[in-house]
Amino acid sequence: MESPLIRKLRQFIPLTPGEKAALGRIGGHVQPARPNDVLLDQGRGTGVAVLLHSGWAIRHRTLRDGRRQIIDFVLPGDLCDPSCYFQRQADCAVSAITDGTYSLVRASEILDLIAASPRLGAFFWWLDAQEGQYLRAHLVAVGRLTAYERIAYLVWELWTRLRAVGLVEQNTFLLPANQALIADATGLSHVHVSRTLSRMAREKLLRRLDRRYQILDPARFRQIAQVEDITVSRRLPEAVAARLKRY
Amino acid sequence: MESPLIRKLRQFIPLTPGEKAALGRIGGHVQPARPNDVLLDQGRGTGVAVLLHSGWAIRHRTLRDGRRQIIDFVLPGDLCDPSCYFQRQADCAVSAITDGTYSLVRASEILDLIAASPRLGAFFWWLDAQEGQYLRAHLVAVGRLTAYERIAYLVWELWTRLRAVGLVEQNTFLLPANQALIADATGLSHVHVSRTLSRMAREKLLRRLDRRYQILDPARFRQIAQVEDITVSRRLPEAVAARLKRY
DNA sequence: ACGCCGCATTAACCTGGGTTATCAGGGCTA
DNA sequence: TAGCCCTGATAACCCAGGTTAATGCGGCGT
Repeated sequence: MESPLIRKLRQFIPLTPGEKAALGRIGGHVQPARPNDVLLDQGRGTGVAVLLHSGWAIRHRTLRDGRRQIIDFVLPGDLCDPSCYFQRQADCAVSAITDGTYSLVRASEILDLIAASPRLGAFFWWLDAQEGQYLRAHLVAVGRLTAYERIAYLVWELWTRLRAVGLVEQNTFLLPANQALIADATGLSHVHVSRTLSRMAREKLLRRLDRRYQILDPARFRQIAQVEDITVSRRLPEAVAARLKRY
Repeated sequence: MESPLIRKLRQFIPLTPGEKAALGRIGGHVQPARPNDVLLDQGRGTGVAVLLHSGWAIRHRTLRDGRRQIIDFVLPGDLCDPSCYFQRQADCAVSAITDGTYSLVRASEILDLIAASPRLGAFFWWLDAQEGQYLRAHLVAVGRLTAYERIAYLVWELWTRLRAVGLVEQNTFLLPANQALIADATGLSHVHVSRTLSRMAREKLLRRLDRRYQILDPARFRQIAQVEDITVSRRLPEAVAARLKRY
């Protein structure tokens, strides 16, 4: 069984046999996970990352009173998150939301890898940077989009990421999360998630069957989610300058 | 004039003369900035980061209709953001909000540095990881805290970061931002920011004079902002530091 | 000395989305 | 076949925070 890391990295650069061997060595001890299993606890000073072989997980933070924010979804093959090596304590918990398999990767393993191969170091950094991009987009969505736009953004993000790993067919994908999870990811209540998803179905934007989602109109979806503005970017238009003057 | 990068990095490890020389070489061409100057444009495919020598800046993203989210504040000495090297286009703009000086650092400069010295690579990654922590905390705040808590969090974050660079005295610091900026950072309206800051003054949590903020009750502030739940230690773990020394 | 502008404050009003609660399927176990 | 639990839909009500607008003030240019 090939390591998910090798599978991921070699999409981008050819790996030397030495690098492959080194990569293959990390992420041993594959363990099974069940929904709601905590793979990595918030506040634990472990210096480990989670390599998710299969299944879905979430990275989330929970306040004492129970309010919870999902930072991001962890998809099969993701390493979450390599930069935790530089922290004393995990600042988020990672929990499985489906059945799956994972392994824990210790800081030292990756740091040795970086020392041995700077370009692998850069590569892990790059993976981390990608995550940063999604994170910033997520922040914009939660901070400045309406509920309708926000959910459109979430669906669009997942669609995009799942497509990249071959888990989308006919614009349809599985999102194994109940509406309470979607609420925690978007900063909404589960009731309003339900309202909003129903509205999207009514408006023929989205079709749902259990937890399979089909995007019926990708172009309108992008537009509603303001994807252009959120993920890539554009110049500052006149209208914006005018508006900013009002402040 | 010593480069801000050298000043920052040598707090953590002794630098070799070669490393110092290499670090000194990047971030030349120091330029002046004025409030509202765009140091780096959203969507530009430049692969450059901003090294802020003095003054304050913001990293932000603006939607077509003028809604804007501030991703974070860039303080004097910050490199914002090194991971942009891995992007084709900047996903955020960086704008000055005070007078200051900065230089643009090209991707190639940092990448060469990483190749020459893996441990410098690890350090840049670490800087980036810290930013990631603040970003995740910011997301939790915007997604799940009330306006009151959110503003408490922002003030606390800035207080903490400014203290680390010696810009806090008697729990007092300068926040050179108008309330519209604070609103864009917290996902609120500027009216509500005003209301909330007034409330904090009324409750003897915060004193304001122009844009100088004094935290009157740090303990209660931490509690309101739910800092314990939101953030964790930001120091480099011993184990990592030790390992990097060996490189 | 005047007018302008940016900014903070405050009031009045409104609404998007939260809260609470009920009901209606499945899917599971027994 | 009944009893649960998990989940989603929907309704009724509520409120935190948005919107709009007016006021006041201090700094600045002329």
